[in-house]
Amino acid sequence: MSFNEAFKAIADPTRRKILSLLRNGELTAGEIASHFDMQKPSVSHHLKILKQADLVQDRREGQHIYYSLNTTVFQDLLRWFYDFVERGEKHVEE
Amino acid sequence: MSFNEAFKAIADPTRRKILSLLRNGELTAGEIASHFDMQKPSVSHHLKILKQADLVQDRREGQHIYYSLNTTVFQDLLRWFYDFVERGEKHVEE
DNA sequence: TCCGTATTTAGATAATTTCCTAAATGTCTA
DNA sequence: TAGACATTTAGGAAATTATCTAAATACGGA
Repeated sequence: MSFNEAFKAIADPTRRKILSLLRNGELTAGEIASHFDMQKPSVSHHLKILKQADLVQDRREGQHIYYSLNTTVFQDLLRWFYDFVERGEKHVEE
Repeated sequence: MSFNEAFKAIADPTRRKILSLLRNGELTAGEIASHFDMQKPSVSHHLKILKQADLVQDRREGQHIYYSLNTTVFQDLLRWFYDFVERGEKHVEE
């Protein structure tokens, strides 16, 4: 179920850029928003979708909320693609 | 450019199921459609999106059109995920 | 050429998604 | 507690997407 949410989350270029930004370490919502020509509520919405898909985690520190990658779901997705490239046998869909 | 199209194509569960079906070898449009509770034009539409994203190829043989996987784009996508899991250094976004 | 089968294209509708502005919430400091 | 800052929630408009039915195209065989 969360598999589908993750694929949908990654389908959006803004959200993929957010994920890429987070590869260098955690960032606050405001820092993330500063990289986009978009209002903060819109970025916040994208962050919510990434969080629901378990692709990122958040933690509050004072007024700031820090976002960071949760790589465990990436591993599941990685395997999905791997099964296509490695023309192996048994493949289970979601 | 096609990178974004591929992610969008894969975001849909019907299309992911089509891709999974094709892992066992090429199938005609009709054979693919028979696996879904959906009219054939709808499946045809999904196939078109997969083709535009270069995830599948098609070839006509008489009245039938055979679809098969094109794994080269899968390799690009695989690398994208790999770069997240392997907490490496330089990462280039699209 | 006419018919049947396979598939796609066209056009419409309903659902979903993205983005905006305005308002609310949470936290710190004075 | 009041004010400022960081962030999210709410509500709505515009764009995109998924699906349907009907019609068109492509091919093979009589």
